[in-house]
Amino acid sequence: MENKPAKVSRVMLDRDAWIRGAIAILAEHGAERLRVEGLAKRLGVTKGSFYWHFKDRRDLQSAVLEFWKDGRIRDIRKQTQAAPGAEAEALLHTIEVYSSARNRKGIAIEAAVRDWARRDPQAVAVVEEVDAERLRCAFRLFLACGLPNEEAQARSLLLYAYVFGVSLMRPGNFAGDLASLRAWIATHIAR
Amino acid sequence: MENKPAKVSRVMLDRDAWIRGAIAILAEHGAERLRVEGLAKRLGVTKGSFYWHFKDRRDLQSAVLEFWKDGRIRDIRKQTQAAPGAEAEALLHTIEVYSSARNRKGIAIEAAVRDWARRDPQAVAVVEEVDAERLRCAFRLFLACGLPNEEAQARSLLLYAYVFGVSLMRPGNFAGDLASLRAWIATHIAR
DNA sequence: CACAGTCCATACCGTAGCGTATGGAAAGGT
DNA sequence: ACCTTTCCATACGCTACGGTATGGACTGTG
Repeated sequence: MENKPAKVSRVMLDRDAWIRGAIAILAEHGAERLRVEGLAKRLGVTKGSFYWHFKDRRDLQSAVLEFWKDGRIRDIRKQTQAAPGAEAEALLHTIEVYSSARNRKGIAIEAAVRDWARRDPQAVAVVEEVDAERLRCAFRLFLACGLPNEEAQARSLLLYAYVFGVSLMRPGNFAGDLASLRAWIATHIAR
Repeated sequence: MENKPAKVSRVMLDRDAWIRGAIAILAEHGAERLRVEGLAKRLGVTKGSFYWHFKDRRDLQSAVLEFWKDGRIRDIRKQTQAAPGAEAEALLHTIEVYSSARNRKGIAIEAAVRDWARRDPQAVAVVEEVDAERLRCAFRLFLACGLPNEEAQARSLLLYAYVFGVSLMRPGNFAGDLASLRAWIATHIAR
């Protein structure tokens, strides 16, 4: 009687579903091609639905940027939390997680947002907040390892810039054993 | 009599002028907004001129990519040439030149091309060629400094990824003295 | 002067995309 | 039963853009 048989009859999209679809387009095609009609077609509806949930295209873009920012800040805090005495391992773990290519979609989104920031002031602000938080997290770990203030700052900047750079470039067939190279670099940055 | 009063009357655009204008748009707005009508308006003509010099939009894009590739390869070879015995200085010089923010337009173009490569196979090929050449140049310098093969590879990858990463991120107000941080990092990478 | 080649303007077609206006179907409350 | 709210479809106008067709102005050459 009281069985509510999965009212999937209607699509019932909400704001979050639109944002998730927008993130997917962002990863695959970049911010420039995040368009309401294409997104609607991807979700199986028309833009009549879109303009119910969002004021305009800009409204969606802002929501996407905030969504991404919150996720990145949560993620870096989770990845860099370490038990007292295990900060060095946490550093290596962080380098491994963020420079590994297993995170392909996340890297694509990252690149898209960063490119987006070259033309959009709000994206600039979001990217700067994320960068600052990541630098702070790495900095805290280095400090906990006993490094002096300035070296901790330098190493966290090196760490972040390296991880960020290697994720965006294409190592191609530069070296035979890329994994051992990365391991060498990771220990060289962390210690 | 024979005075030819500066025949600036007609514009006389050639392929190179179009390419230079296209590079400027690339730096300011990205590859997605490299459009023939906008470029024509920027150059003070209409697209009737464009389709005289180029077959189509793709023709311009290819020309821009080749132009950028040649310039980047010439530049990295010039910046990394070193007299025997001065290879260590050359490494620091390279890091300084490429990570300094004085090269703003070049960095913007770099970012635009790299984002372009996420959607265009030809751009992928060009970026990979440039990356490979830059890695080779750094690798040669490290070898000349007497490092063993594997460490030379690791350090060149670290150098390139760092320089590339720091040029794309926004250090913002992370540290008080960013210059000294960069100096610390440079010596740490090079030696 | 006639002619051909060079470089560009104008006009046009087709498509993609943003935003709006309006109607309509489903669901729940009264 | 009726009405309101929620969510979406359809149709429309507008602009931007790619590409083509065509003509026209200017230049050098015979």
